[in-house]
Amino acid sequence: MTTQLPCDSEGVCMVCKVKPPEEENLLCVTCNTPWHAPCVSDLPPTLASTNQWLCPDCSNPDAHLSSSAPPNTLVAAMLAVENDASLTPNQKARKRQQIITGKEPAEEEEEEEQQKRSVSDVLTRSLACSICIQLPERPVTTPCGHSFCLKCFQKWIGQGKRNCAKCRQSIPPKMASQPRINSALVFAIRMARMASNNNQASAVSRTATHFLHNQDKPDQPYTTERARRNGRANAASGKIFVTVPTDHFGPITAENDPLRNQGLLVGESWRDRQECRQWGAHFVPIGGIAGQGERGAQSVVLSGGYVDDEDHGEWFLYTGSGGKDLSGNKRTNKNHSFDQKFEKYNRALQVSCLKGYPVRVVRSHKEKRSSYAPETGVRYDGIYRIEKCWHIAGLQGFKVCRFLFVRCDNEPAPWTSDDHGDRPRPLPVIRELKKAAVVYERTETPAWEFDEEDSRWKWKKPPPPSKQKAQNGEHIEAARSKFNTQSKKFQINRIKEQLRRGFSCMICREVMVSPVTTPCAHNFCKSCLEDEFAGQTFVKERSRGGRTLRSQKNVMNCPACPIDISDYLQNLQVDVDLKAAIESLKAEAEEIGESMESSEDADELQDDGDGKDEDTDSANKNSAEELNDSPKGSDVGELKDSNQGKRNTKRKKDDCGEHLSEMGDGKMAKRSEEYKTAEEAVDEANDSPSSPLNLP
DNA sequence: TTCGGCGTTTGT
DNA sequence: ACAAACGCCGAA
Repeated sequence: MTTQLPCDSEGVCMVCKVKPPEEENLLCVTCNTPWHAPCVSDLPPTLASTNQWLCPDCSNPDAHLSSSAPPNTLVAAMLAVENDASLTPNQKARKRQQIITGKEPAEEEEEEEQQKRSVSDVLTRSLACSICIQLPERPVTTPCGHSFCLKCFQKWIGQGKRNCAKCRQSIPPKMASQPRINSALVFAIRMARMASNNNQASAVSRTATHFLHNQDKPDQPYTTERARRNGRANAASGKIFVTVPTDHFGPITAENDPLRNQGLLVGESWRDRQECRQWGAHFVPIGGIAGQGERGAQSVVLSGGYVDDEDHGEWFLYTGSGGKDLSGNKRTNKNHSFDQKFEKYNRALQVSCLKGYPVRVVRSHKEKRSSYAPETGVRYDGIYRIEKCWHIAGLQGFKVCRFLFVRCDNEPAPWTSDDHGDRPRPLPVIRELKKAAVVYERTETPAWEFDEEDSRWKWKKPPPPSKQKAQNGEHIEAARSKFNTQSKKFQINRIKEQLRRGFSCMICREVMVSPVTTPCAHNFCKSCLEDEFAGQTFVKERSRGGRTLRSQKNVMNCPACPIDISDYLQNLQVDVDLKAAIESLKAEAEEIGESMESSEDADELQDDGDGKDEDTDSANKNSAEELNDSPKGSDVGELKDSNQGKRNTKRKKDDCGEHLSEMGDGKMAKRSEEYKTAEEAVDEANDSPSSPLNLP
């Protein structure tokens, strides 16, 4: 079958690349998209039937079937693979990869292949962008639960369409103007990658130089009374978990991650800047640039603080720091009031540009204008290089330092479903460069560069040595051995834990016991959903002047989106597949919990017997609980649920015991109230500190 | 939504 | 020692 594509927004046929005359265009009766007739294989049989013609996209029965399939199919399929005891780890890895890419590996037995194809078909069918019929590239998801490629979506909007290309429901203006990539869909990709990393992560380098930071600090970043009272505002930062110096350039690799032996992975996200700092992505607590004047800059954060920033994902324009009045005790300010100069942090970025150093990039949810920013928290997006920098008048009239960042990481970005990282790419054309007074470009060969032979980005020149000095060996060994005992449990539970995060009720935020899936593809506990509409009747009796009129249907909107689900509510069915998946996951977690208790007690006792790190141990326990708490709004999306708010506030005010009040966190407190059942097994087995696992 | 106010780290 | 830093919270 030949490729079937419509005309693009300029009216150019995407198959033959010419702009056909009006009379050669066929208009789809459903989506009104023009198609070039000579390039369409299913032409209408008669001239008269052309005005009822359905384009290949709209007539594709699969595409229609899929509109009711829940997006969690992907996660469920991954889970099925994980739990299939008949598969070897290798087979599992291949299946996972296949689920994600939708591709067939070449050498496979026929039977197996068929099985796989069906899995991939289901996925493609349920998740395909209905504009291009591919698994969505940089997926954005409408409130009606349908996903499209960012580009396809923007094109659609550009054509003036304001309804969903799949189900025709209207698209809210906010979504139309500022679509944001749905990283939940990319979640499974990261998961699979981490799973395969996990298998290989057994070898730990013992020779790398280690830096330990703040080992006396708690895992949770609270110290003062005020910090506790006010949540995490003004909190001291917690312990640093990676063993790189704070002036470390480039990626953070497995040997500097003794807790997990995996290094800092693209796509990891954290609730805030403090946690992000603990895992080494960006060491400064407030500032957007981490760097030292003449030495260079190691990392930056895009968090929307500078209006001139412009994000295109693989490349972006970054504005230097300064130029704003921070007098008084302000930390930030929206308005520029003087010119920026290439000094301090801006100079550091300039040095990184000229030397071609790798710069770690973190995106924050606070960047509202970018489609590439995460919905919540902050996320590590990988290595970029600064290709050019210049001085130019900014939007607010004052001169700003501008930096062109281009991605050059060996891992794909969190918004793509590519299975490879970046290749060297041509520089984007920047119009404002013409107006720039001075442009700085690298003249020497870059320190971080693509190696053609190896097909990888590498250090071509040695990275600048750290100015900090490493700690003495004894300390390191002690800390490392403790890390390693934790790391086993941590690693075994990691994947299960991530999977678990995909199965939380959007109302109570706990793992669902009797899950139901609405037609709009949102998941809830059966009881939560029932409670939500308790006391409401499906029909309204209307009466006027004592006469009973025809009854009217009551609209009942899904708690997660503005879709009327009243019909669905009348016959609420537990999603048995989902329930089975959750139960098998819980059973597995329990199993691991038991095996941990019997086999690794020795390590545990030794640590506890130490006495002096009692503090850290209790902190560990707390954070392990947090790890198993409901997802931090990351994968199920925030729900404007008043119950949630009430519950938190209420608990905060309560006397919730010394252990919990120490946490000073409503979410934590809530947990004590109603968190029970099989997840306990995970809790007990997993005593690693607050982890960065809340992947999108 | 905006705004005041602060405990901390880091570079200089 | 000092000042700046793309934070964070809760009150208005």
